[in-house]
Formats: sequence, C-alpha cells, structure tokens
Amino acid sequence: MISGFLRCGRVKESLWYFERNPFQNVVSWTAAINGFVQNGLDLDAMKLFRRMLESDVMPNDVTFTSVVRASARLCDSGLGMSIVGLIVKFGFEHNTSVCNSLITLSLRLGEIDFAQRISNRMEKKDVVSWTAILDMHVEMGNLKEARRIFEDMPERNEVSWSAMIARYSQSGNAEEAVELFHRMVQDGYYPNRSCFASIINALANLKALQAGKNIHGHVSQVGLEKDIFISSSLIDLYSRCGEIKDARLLFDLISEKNVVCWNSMVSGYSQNGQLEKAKELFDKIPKTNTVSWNTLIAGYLENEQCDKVFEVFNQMLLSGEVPNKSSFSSIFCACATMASLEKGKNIHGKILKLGLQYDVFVGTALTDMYAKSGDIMSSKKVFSRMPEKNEISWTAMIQGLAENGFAEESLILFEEMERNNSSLIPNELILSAVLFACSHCGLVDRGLWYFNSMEKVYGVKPNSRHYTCLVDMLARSGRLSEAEKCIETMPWKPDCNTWAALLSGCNKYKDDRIAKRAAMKLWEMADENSSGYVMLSNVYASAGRWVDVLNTRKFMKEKGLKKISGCSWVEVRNQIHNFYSQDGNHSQSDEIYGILELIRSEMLAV
DNA sequence: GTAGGGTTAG
Repeated sequence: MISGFLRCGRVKESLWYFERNPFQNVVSWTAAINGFVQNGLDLDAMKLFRRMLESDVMPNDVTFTSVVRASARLCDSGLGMSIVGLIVKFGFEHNTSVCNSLITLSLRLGEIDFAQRISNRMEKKDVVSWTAILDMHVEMGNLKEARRIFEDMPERNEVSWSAMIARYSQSGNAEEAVELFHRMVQDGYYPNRSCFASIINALANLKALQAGKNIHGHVSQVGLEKDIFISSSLIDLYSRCGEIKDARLLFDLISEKNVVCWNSMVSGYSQNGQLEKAKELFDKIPKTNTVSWNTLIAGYLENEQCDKVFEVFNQMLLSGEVPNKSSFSSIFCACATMASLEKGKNIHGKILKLGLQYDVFVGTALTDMYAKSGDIMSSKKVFSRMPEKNEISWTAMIQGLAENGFAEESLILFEEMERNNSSLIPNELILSAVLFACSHCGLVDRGLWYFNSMEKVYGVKPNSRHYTCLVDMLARSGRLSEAEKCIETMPWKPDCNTWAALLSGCNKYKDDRIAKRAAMKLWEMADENSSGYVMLSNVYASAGRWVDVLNTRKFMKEKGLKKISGCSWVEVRNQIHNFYSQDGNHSQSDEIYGILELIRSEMLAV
C-alpha cells in the first residue's frame, strides 16, 4: 500500500499509513525514506532517517543507498561526511550499491580524490559502478578516459549509454553525442526519457531542426512530450533554430511548469532578439532563480543594451539573489563594451569577497575588460593569476596586448601559449590577433608565415578579417602592389576596411596610382555608408589635396550622407560624460575648456 | 524497499 502511494507521488498518504503502522522494521522505514527521495523531498528523507536511528532501528545497505542519494542532492558536505561515518560504523563500506552512491556523492561535493579512493577499493563492480566511474573521469576533465571505460565496460545498459551521450553533449561535442545515439539504437537499446532530453540538447546545439523534429514526433507518439526535461530541451531546440512560435506553443502546453522551462523560454526570446517579450515573460516567472536573472542579463548583453545589463544586475542584487560567476562574466563584458573601468573595478571587489576570482570565465571577462579599458597592467595581473586558462582567456590577453600597443609582448605570449599548452589549438580569433600584432610590429615576414600556415599548421581557413590584417600589414610596410594583389585574389569580397587599409598605406608612402584605384573602390562601395567617403577625404586632406577634399565633402552633402561624428567619453564617479567632435557639447564645456587653458598655460610656464 | 543518466544562463 505504502509503495503504491509513493509511486503516485502521494507522499503524505503513505506517511500517514507509515506513522500508524505498529510493526515498523528496516524495510518499512527504508520504503518511507525512499518515498521522500523519489519525490525530491531530500530534507524530509534525512529527517525521517534521523527518527529511524532514534527509534533504534538498524539501517541496512538499502537504507544507506537512499540516504546517500538524498545527501548528494542536498550538496551538504558536513552531512555527507557524517553519513560516511555511519556507513563505516554499521559496516557497509564494502557494499557495492552503497559505494556506487558514495562515488556520486563525492563527485557532487567536489571530492574527486575521495571518489577515486572508493572506486579503487571496491571489491566488486557492476554496471552502475562503471557508470559512476565514467562520470568521475568526466569530472576530472578526461572525457577520453570516460569513453575508454564506456567501451571496455563488461556490460552496458540504457543508463550508461545515456550518461555517455549526455556527457558528450554537455562538453560541446554534439556530433559525437549524435553518433553514439545512432549506435545505441542500432545495438537495440531503447532510449529512455533522460536520453531523449540529452539528444535533443545535442541537436539544439547543432541547430539540426529536421532531426530534432523527427525526435519530437517520436517522443510525442510515446507520450513523453510533456516530460519537463524533454519539453525544456525542445523549447531550446526550436528557439535556437529560430522557430520561436513553435517553442512558445510547446511552452504553453506544459501543465506543471518549473523554473527551468520558464528560463528556456525567456532565453528563447532573447536569442531571437525579442527582449521585450523576454522581459515580459521573466516578470511572470513565479519563482525566479539565479539562472533566470542570468538569462535576462545575457540577453541584454547579446543585444548590446549595456545600460539594461547594469539595471537588471542591480535589480538582481536588490531582490536578494546572489550573482554567480556567470552573472559576473556578463557584467564584466558589459563594462568592457562601455570601457567602464570605474564600475568594473567596483564589481571586481565584490568578486574577491565571493571568492570567484579564480574562475576561468570570470578571469577571462576581467582580463578583457581591463584590456579594453586600456588598463593593460591590471589585465596582465588578472591573467597571470588565473589558475586555469582556456583558449578564450589566451585570446583576450593576446589581443588586448596587441591592441594596446604591446604587439611584441603579444607575440611572445602567443609563442608561450603554443609551447606550454599543446592541447590548446589556436582558433581564428587568436590568429587574427597574432596577425594584427605582426602588422603593428612591422614583422611582415613573420606575419606572412603565420598567414600561410593558418590552414596547414592550425587548420583554420582565413576569413575576411585575416585578409584585411594581411593587406594592412603589407600596406603599412610599403609593399603596396603585393597588398593590392592580395585584395584582388582573396576568396572573400573585400569590404570597406580592406580597401581603407590599402588606401592609408598609399597615403603613407605617397603612391597616387594605387591610391586612386583604392579610392575608386571605396567610392563604389560607400553608397549607403559614409565611412568610405570620410576616409577618402581624410587621405586627400593629409596629402594636402584640398580641392579633392572639398569635392568629396560636396558629393557627400549632395547624396545626403552625414559624417558620423566622433565621440569619446570619460567616466567620473559612475557617470559617463560624452564629448562629441561636432555638436552636442558637454554641459560643463566652458568650465572644462577654462581648466584646460589653465593647465596649458602652466605647462608653458615650466 | 536501492545505487548510475536528463532541462535553462556562462
């Protein structure tokens, strides 16, 4: 009777019968405890376990497996360790099932060494043990070893397949996840709901709409469409493929919504640029969590609404939600975009208090923020203290150095990265930073070598940005014909920047012939965009060709093109002060110019 | 009466 109620999720009724049962033994206690665990009521399970001990009923191996599972989900290290103590006291430390759940508990608590010690000492290992051990290797950062264990396991079941597929999908290896899924089905295993959720997740990452729809059809047929995990993944799949209406349809079908599916839907709207709808939905979430806030913040960041990023972040703090590494990395990205150094420094202080400075995402965002704000010393400091660096961290630092005028140091760092981190393969962003650095150092031959090695050595196909860097590098060093030839033969349609790079080289080396051709191209391209004309008129101006300057400006006026005025800004006490090159002067400009004049006269007097 | 696998942000 009790277990029947538990299976239906009717925990209260089952407890009512349990309390009134005069013949309680280990089995009835364990059944009741497990009822709570099955229904996610882990704290209640632990309370019942304590009552069991107080009633002098001896727990057995089954009791412990349930209790350990509950304490793993509670993620309380003190509680976990006291359970371990009890297990040893009652002599179940060699029981396979207990050890299996202990491995998972240790992994949840971040005690990987402990997990390893348990697995090494186990006398007998079953399919559950091997699945837990597989997970342990993923946790240690060794997906390959996990796969090896998976392949060598004496026996596999749908949970072990599901685990391996999920791990591939979660570590950004969606293709491998899909391949494994196919093999699983071929081998005659039937995927369960967890497996469907994982494979939909992988297909969402691949933006494989048709394949996703096929799985969706199948899942509906077998009545799993309303499973909360599966439907959340499906919402994500449709959103990522731009089918936001279908995503919403699915969302509306879910009768018992949890915070995850709300977050999925909010994320869907913001990924599709519909920030107002995202905000509207966010405001309706019955009980938000950190991810909900982070989703909204990331949405505004992605859509370049930095003021909103700060606004929502402040609301998050006011609501009492504690920001995590993800929130901070978004905030620092926003600070970097705005070059808002003062704000960034303030928030940096908060990071230290929360102990998040060693996180790779946070560290990378901080490195980038300081570099983009021109504080290269702080950027270097943060970078050098990062205990773990990924390719994005290296890109931020290499690019930051190059763009702040430390091109040589940037190249030295790139070499260091190649030397000491064989697992990091330079991506297209790093290579474009490297080319940029070579160009600014005047290291043309080295730059050419990197450019020519891109495909052969690094397996990266040069994109239009790389070609622009190459043209810029050749033009800066006066190799103008080569630069022009490069534009003509490049596999991409050259854009304004590419021609402008050539033109400014012509300007520097006074090559009228090529300049004219480059200028013509810019004229042709600049129809809707004034920047080409502006650049052209600047080139004429610096060559002293004032008639041509006037003609260009006149032509721009006739076409109704307006030069986008230059703007710079400084931040004083959390407030941004803008200065425009044309109109829209600062409200205190009289005062500012007065002080500037004062400083100037004092400098002259020295 | 049990253990291992699942969804959202970065």
